[in-house]
Amino acid sequence: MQDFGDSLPMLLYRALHVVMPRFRAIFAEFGLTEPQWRVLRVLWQHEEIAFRELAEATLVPAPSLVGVVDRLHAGGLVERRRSESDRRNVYVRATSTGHALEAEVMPAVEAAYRELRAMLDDERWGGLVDGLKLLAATNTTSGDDAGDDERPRTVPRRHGANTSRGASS
Amino acid sequence: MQDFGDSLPMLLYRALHVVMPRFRAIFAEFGLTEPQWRVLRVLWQHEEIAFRELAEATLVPAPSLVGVVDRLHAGGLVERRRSESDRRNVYVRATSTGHALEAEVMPAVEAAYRELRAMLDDERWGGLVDGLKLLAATNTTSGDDAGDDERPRTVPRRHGANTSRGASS
DNA sequence: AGCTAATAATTAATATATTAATAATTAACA
DNA sequence: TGTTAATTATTAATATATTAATTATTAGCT
Repeated sequence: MQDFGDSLPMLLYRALHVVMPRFRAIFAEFGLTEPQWRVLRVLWQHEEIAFRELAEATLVPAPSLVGVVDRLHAGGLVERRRSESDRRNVYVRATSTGHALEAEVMPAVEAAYRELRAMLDDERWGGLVDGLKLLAATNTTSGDDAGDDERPRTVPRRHGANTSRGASS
Repeated sequence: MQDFGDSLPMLLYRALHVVMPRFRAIFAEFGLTEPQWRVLRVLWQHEEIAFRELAEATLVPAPSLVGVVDRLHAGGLVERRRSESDRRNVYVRATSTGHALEAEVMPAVEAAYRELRAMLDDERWGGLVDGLKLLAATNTTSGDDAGDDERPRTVPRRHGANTSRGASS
């Protein structure tokens, strides 16, 4: 078979590994981590959004999103609200401070994005985007939330509890 | 501009989000996490490899790799060795137990990979792979280890120290 | 109404990511 | 040769990912 480094997953990871640092540098200028940026980026377009949809739109897993929203709230950038009609649901929105950040961050991000876009000619870019969209669309079924027919799943033997690092043998 | 969800980074993240769970389920059957799998996958092809190269080949950042190797070592799957010629360098290799895992894990992984490959016709797949390789090759310069001419970098104001989660306002 | 199952957010526990700092070692060179 | 700079792995501190468990609430049914 082909080399491990040329497998599709590693190519995807490598692309992100190469592309994201320059964006993260921008986020960091404004004291934002990447997940925090993603949350704000979505809130800038949705007066208010359900916690669950926010997790889906940002691809930040719900348990992580709890902490991300916590820290954005501590920073005065977002607010929580529990639904009155169904008290299980939580809605999130940006504060005025949070919204104000858009005008500061977006210009630099859009400039970086244009640079990124310019690295590939129209045909390559189109082929790349098409392939990615197809992948995401093709098997959303079993990949997104695990349908219900999982694998046999043998008893997983744990490899490595923790602690101890002798120089070697 | 386009929708956030259709930006290249989000498309890359979404592709991984859709593709990886089925692989991780396989790794989990053998008590392996994804980074642990990546390390073993590389060690199966390199009798011995320098710590630094292992980090590059697996795309596991060095500080994380320390712990990953720790746990694999605790599980009896890999061994460390400090170079005699240059005692700064560490070499890692799989134990016999670690090597034995290859025959157990690879079949399932390769089957899953063939399924993945079958989701796109040759042309789409080729366009996708080409685009990804170009991306990775094009700006390895500034993305990989940050050349040396960074951005102005304003004073980053921290957004959210931590703790406290009042229901809302 | 009352019981049970389903849903939504959260907590818990562990592993990894990220950035900066540290310790040990080696290279460079005055 | 001795002092300083560069390299390499590691530690430290914080944030996020991942999976399972928990809590609160609502839906479904009898």
